Amino acid sequence: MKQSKLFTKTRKEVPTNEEAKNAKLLIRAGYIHKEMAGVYSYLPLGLRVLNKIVEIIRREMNAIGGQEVFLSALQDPEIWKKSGRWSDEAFENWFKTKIKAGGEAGLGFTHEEPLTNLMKNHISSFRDLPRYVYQFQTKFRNEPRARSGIIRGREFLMKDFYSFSRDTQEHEIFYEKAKQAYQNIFAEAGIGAQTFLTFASGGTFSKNSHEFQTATDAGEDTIYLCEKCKVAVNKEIFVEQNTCPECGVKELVEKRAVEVGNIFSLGTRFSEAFGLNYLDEKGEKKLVIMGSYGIGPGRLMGTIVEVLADEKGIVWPKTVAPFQIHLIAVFDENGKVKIAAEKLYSALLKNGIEVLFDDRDLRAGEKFADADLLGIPLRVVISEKTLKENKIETKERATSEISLISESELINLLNNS
RNA sequence: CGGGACGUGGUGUAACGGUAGCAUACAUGCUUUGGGAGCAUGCAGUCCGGGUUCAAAUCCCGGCGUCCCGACCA
Repeated sequence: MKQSKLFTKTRKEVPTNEEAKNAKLLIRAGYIHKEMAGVYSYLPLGLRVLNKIVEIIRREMNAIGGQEVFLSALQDPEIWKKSGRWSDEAFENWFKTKIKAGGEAGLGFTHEEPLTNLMKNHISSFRDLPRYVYQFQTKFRNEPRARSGIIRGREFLMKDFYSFSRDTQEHEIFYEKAKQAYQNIFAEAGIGAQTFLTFASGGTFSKNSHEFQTATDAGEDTIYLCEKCKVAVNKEIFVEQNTCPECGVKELVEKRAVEVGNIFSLGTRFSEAFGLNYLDEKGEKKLVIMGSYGIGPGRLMGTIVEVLADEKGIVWPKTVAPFQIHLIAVFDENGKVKIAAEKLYSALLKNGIEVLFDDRDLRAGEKFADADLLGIPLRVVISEKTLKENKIETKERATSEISLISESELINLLNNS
């Protein structure tokens, strides 16, 4: 992509209507646009990052047997009345709206109810189990207070995955697989080192659940971390569980953290409410055992910014970066650099490398500052200086490591990483 | 939902009740060209509705919106 054609612009000034670092940087860099408090649109660069994150999650969900669906965002109140969650007492943060022809609809804040109801049409025998279903869906939550930029919105993308198992044992085996898949996702997304499996209360559904908490001062949660086991306990259950659940040590370190994922055992909470039964091998009627597993890709994106950004701007891990390289041409007077840069750009594209080409007629300093702000992992500079040596300068965004290499070395480097 | 702060060009800011100014961005021209350059010219603004006043960005009332703390929550 040529930067001269990119419709978004960067800006020097920090937006005053944002406090959260993730929102400030993502807005300054042109990744997102704020529509209202807690409501953000994703612009070309931001969407590329979001899609990368979605792809990482999708791959892992497919690997554990997930079948992707896309349920509706508008929800039928009748379904929610069955589980008792339609009333504003049961769930305060509903967005509800009137249907002109009559009646009401809710904007889904989660999908246990509609999916359980739907699965009744498809599960009736032990042969139909287990089944795993997931989606990426916009969720709506009428938060009393939006904050933390894209980490807590009123409208946000969520990957929600639901497991339907024959019995508790089958469920637990899967639950462990899901846990591992989640660890893989956060590792791939570049925040594995600071993301910890966290024991938490199950909220309204179950006694226990696990969260994945990423340590950062921007976090809204407090966790107590066992630095040896890399396992934490959420403050909400710390009173009962104040030792490491793995090794039993007492010296847990208090940290602020963002909940980037959670997994719940739902038991029969929903299968019972909807009558989701099956007949086992002996012809006995049994309730399906369910679990639910969530990750907010947008929240994950915001968390990555919070954790990895420095004073100059965003620092993306390669796996989620909008482009792998940021090619910067420092133009000379006679136009040689421009020609060489165009050639290099085509060569990179031909090799399937994702490249943002800063072909704008700007001074070097401005381009470098933008490159730092945008946070693409590898900056590649071509200029009169590098042309003289028949080389290209590379600079890693994360480490500031600079090297002079040839075009073929660059292409090899990118193809092998 | 309780408490607090605030609302001026696209963005960031200034203006005692009395000419809405500066910076940046954008446009044009010239100079400049490895870390957000310089000069000139131009485009562009007081959240909405009432009220007080000869006169309101400024004071008063109401609304809407944004941020922060708390409660709540992926």
